Amino acid sequence: MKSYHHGNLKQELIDCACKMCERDGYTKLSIRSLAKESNVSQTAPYRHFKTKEDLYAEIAKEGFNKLYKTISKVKSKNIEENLIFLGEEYVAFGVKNANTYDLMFGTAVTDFTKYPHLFQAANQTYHHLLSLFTEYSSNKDSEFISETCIDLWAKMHGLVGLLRKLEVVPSKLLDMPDTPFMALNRINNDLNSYIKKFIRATQ
Amino acid sequence: MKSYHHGNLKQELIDCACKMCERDGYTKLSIRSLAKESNVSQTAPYRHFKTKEDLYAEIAKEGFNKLYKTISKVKSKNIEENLIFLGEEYVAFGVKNANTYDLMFGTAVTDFTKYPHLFQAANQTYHHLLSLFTEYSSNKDSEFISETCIDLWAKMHGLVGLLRKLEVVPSKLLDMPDTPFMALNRINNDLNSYIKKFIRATQ
DNA sequence: TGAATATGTTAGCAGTGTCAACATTAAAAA
DNA sequence: TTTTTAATGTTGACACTGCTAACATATTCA
Repeated sequence: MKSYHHGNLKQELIDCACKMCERDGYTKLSIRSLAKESNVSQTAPYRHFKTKEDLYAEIAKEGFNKLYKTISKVKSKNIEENLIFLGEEYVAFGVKNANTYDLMFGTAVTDFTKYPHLFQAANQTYHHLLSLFTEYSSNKDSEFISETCIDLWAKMHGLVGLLRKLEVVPSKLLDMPDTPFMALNRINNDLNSYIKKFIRATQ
Repeated sequence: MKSYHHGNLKQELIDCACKMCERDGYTKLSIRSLAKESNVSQTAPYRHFKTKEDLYAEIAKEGFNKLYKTISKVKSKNIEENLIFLGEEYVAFGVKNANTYDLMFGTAVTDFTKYPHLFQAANQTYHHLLSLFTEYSSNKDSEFISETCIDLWAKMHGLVGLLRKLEVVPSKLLDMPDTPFMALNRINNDLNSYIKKFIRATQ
């Protein structure tokens, strides 16, 4: 029943790759296994992605779009609440979609500017934070605002990195005060108030 | 002149691997190329590292030790200055040793607790921050202290992640206010006062 | 209709992680 | 000291990888 030409292979490959990446991690994602899982010949993907990095970039782009979608769901008309919501969703996304997040912020795709769509998708996320915070901030100086946004982002991004270590640690370590895990665990258990604190601190 | 048995192969492999990892990135580091560069047969490394992850863990461990050494160089008797110094050195380390840093905080080595030496080395770094901040903080509550340390760490860690994107971006983007790069660049150009600000904010 | 192009397939190269079988030597036991 | 054993090295091989070249088929558009 299936014809020689597929019709919509590129997007199907991307979707499949996203799924596989999140399931197994991007290191285990091979072009060949992707082709197999998409019921297509080993080299068919090469008609759509010149190199593996191009495929990675595509997955990262989808990741940013998904992140943007997640983050920009408005919850209430209270701006502060929305900012907190953004923070929570961001961190949750990074922890839940760890493998995709790796691709978005790791070194697998070195140069974003080589992939305009990826760059645009990533920037979109920043813009959303920027515009929300601009509304929120009482200090309207643009340098202050942009720097504080980097600040907030760095904090969320950093927290994602650390929380992921927490996920993997045996639970008995959570009670040892001489490791970072106890404090991390406390933060994790009340992420909302932690984020609220550091958003309020900007005012 | 060289004998069948090498004598100190394990450490030499580790040293060589660290060099190669930092030079080419850990994804390009293969056990075979490592063996070649160390003038030894393809499978000799397997006598010392059961899997590639074991090798990665070893490199990460060396990375944490190096980070600890860098960070614990005391500069002055002023504790605040030392904390700022720590922050600057941390960020500089992460940016300069980007490939090794990836291995230390990425997903290549998932479970730290599988590698006690690595775990210990990583913890040592946290401890140094913890003890320095304990001295510094006027609030001596241990929960506050440990959480604030995570806070500081997350911020530095996050900043490293973002600054690395900056490194790779074409310079014309640094002037575009609708990207995060302009603000990042400003922060990067005066890292000292940026870090000073967020350390003082803990008091 | 026909030529150019896009998109698919098969075959194959060089490189990879890992294992099994074998070689040599250092360390431990006799 | 001799002998056994364990550690550490080598060769060869398997299945897998990214990627290219050569070829097949379908689609687009002059």
